[in-house]
Amino acid sequence: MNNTKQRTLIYETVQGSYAHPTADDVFRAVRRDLPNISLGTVYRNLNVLTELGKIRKISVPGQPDHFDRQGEWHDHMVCERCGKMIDITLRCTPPLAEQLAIQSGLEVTGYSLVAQCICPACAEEKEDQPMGQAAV
Amino acid sequence: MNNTKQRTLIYETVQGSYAHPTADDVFRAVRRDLPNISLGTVYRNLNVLTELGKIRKISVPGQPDHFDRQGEWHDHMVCERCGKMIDITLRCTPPLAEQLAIQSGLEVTGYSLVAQCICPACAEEKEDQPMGQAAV
DNA sequence: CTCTGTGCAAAACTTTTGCATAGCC
DNA sequence: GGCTATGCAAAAGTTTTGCACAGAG
Repeated sequence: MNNTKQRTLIYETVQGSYAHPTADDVFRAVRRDLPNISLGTVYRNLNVLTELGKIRKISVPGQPDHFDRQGEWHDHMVCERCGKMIDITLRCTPPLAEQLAIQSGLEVTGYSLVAQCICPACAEEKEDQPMGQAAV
Repeated sequence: MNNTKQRTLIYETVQGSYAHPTADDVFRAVRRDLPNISLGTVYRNLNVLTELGKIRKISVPGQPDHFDRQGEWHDHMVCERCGKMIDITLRCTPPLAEQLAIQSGLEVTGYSLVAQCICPACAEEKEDQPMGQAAV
């Protein structure tokens, strides 16, 4: 696998961020350093890096896929008002993957847990008046 | 809300199935009874029914959304080889939604848990030879 | 030098939407 | 009759892909 500056930069961008960027977010970010990079290259590399397990892809209903740094395992919560994504390190005993494997009797190779929530900012807003969507 | 035969049939199709159909699956199924129904109508009604909580929408990475009957709460596993979706009634104590709320300190309004697995059929196949994707 | 990756553009695919008409209540 | 839903078709949005060229090893 070749180490191109595009691939390196895309990886560093995702791995260095806690903002759960979409492919387009990554595209706009790396374009600051590599103005000629194409969106296709970003998608291709995000997929390669996901495949290699170097970053994670998170699917959220009704939104484009998000990408996330690899680090300690964690799950995600999404504010149903503003769409903001929040990390949560859910501690279960036994661990969720184990419970899934035991209770299903199948080989579990991974899982994705995305909870909907009301984030603190939106919860506060509600107390004033029923407003529309806040900006992401 | 009007009870059109389209909406009724779409609802019954999803509610009567354990196959987790996609919008297109539903479209092809209802078209047998209503040959002139349009895909747009199917999407509109699936969204309306989801909004009303009468059916569920399940997002799976890299696949179009699936729809599922409402019944006892359950989570889902997807075979990473053949894409087949399997119901699992995961019992956690305390319940997952509660754990999420407690550990995050946020108001949790729902969650989606989709685990990747190797389904029994694909697990067996593997023992013979490394094969390509099976048909869904 | 060879093989992989890139940029560009077109295309694929899923899902939404505008509009005139049809159907429900 | 008024209001909602439908069918059709176009469009929007995300993601993939074919191809010629550039870059990495």
